[in-house]
Amino acid sequence: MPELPEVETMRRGILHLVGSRITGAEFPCGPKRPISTTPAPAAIVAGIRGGRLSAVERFGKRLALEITFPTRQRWLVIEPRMTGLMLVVPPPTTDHVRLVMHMRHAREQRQHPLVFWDQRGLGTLRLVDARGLDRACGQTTLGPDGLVVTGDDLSRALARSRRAIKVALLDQRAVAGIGNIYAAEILHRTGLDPRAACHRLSRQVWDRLADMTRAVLAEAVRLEGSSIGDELYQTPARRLGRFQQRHRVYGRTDQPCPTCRTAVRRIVQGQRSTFFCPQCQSRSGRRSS
DNA sequence: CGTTCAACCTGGGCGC
DNA sequence: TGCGCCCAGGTTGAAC
Repeated sequence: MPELPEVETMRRGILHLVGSRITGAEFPCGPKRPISTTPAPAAIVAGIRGGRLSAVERFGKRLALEITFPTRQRWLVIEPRMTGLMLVVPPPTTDHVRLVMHMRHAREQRQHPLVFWDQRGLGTLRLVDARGLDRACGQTTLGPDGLVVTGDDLSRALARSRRAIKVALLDQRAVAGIGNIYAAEILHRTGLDPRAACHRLSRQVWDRLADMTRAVLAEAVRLEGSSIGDELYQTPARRLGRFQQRHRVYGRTDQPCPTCRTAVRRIVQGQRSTFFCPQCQSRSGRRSS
């Protein structure tokens, strides 16, 4: 579920908790249905209790909570994967509440839970120090952020690749934050065939692609992400995203392309669905002609 | 370098 | 009603 816009929305939706003390934490699902954590849940609870939430950062599709102690600091890196959500209001179900952090705000002395809820449980939690943060979220793992990526960045990372552009855009080492929804929407707005081979794309096309990547992701952040299908994705306050109203091809197999009315096609690339308009997206992005 | 497949999980929708 | 199958926003590691 969460791609860059959804994770950025989570970040913004919990920013007001910066300054709060973490007075306690629990893993309510227990060992019966564990999510992947490093270290084990008990060590995470011990490692964050008593600390102060001092920053909330986003690295691609990952959220990192900086937790400060008098003599050191740690980072709790949260990867929501398919169905993970950060919530500051009661969750959709009491099932699937993976982590509860009890926050006490500096001013209002009110206890306030911060919840990581994850239906499928594919999400991961890691508690690391500064070096661990670099390993988990540094440049070796993640390329430039999708909100600021340039044509230079994309061209440098991908112009020699023989992969299809759709598959390459999902490579987090090339550009961080694009997932299946936004790859489809970016390519439609660029007019590019998702099957076009990277090494055949012109420099102009890389520039257009980077421009469209920044524009689409920024607009999706503004609209608080995409809540599709069962509307599982919600903001920390449990509002629905609104970018799905702007989707042109994602999840719209056989429906008319909003630009040209041609039926949207679904194909499979790299074991994942690709949605595109065969009419609007016929450009192979050739260097010449 | 690439691709392909399986795995990690829950749950909704569909055809029979 | 139930069963089996396919699908879903992501990532990783193994095999070739």
